[in-house]
Amino acid sequence: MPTAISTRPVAIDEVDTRYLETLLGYNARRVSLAVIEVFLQRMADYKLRPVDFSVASLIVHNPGITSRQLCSTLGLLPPNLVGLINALEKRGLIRKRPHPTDGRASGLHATAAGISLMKEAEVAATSLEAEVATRLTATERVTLVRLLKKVYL
Amino acid sequence: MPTAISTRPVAIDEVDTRYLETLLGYNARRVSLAVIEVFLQRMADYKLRPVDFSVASLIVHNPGITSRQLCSTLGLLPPNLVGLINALEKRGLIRKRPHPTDGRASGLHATAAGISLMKEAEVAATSLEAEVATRLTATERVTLVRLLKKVYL
DNA sequence: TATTGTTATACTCTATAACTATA
DNA sequence: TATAGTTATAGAGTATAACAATA
Repeated sequence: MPTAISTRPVAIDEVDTRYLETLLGYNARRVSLAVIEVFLQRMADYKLRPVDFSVASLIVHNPGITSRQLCSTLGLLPPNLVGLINALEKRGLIRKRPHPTDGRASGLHATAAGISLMKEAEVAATSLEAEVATRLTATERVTLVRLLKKVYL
Repeated sequence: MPTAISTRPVAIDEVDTRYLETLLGYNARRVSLAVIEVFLQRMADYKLRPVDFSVASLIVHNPGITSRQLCSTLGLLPPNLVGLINALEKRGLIRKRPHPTDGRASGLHATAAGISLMKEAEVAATSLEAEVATRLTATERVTLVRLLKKVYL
């Protein structure tokens, strides 16, 4: 028999989050925020926020990539990328060059300084992630990333 | 031997995302956004955005919970919860009642209408998640949620 | 003195409309 | 006619400071 519903108002001492914790979206968001929190701290040295980092990393690994390709890859909107790209260029981390076949577009290239910075930043990012996921074994971490990719890729 | 670096500018036909895809934060964020996208569509019927849903669900499952407890549980800031709570109250989904022991706080309670709506909304949320994670087996989904919780809990 | 809830406000992030130059 | 990039702007989300009421 279920317990009778209390008629007297009662203070909650421990919050029951069991339903929310069954949800993939809830848990994915919590992990995302947990990583971002540490990311912002550690990557402040490089003056790179998560999106800056993703964009710069893609430029390093894809010399000549266009803004349009960055947008569709990362799910960004073109107007929101303009300032970001210009800021990276102003810092001397990337350079716009004429696109070889499309006169409307620019090919984005990392400078030597950009490549150097991102080499360090990527090591730092990978390292801080290991720190955040410290409760997971190496195998569990690989499994987690594999399953996450399987959801959206 | 590695291939020599091309001196001629070349257009990128397929974007290499392999580095980013090794990152837990990147993948968690992508999954989070993928779920939110479908969530916003499906839950528009209930006029519940992700945070509204989380708050209302916690109130249903924790009658008498305070704003302060909602904030610390969900990682929200008190000022940002005020309007949200008032909107739910205005819609007749929740009610503020005096807190039994703390005169500063209010105990939040779902109304019959709120309980009814959230019963449907939770079914819809669970259902849409299964849809988003359709590429995962039931076992994989359980594993994914377990590993995500292990990261931040 | 510390905490709950609130107001006002600022900052960041994301989204929409419209324009230009080129395809 | 469609697309890449841009500008301007609007909206949503998140953050800080300061206050009244109560602990």
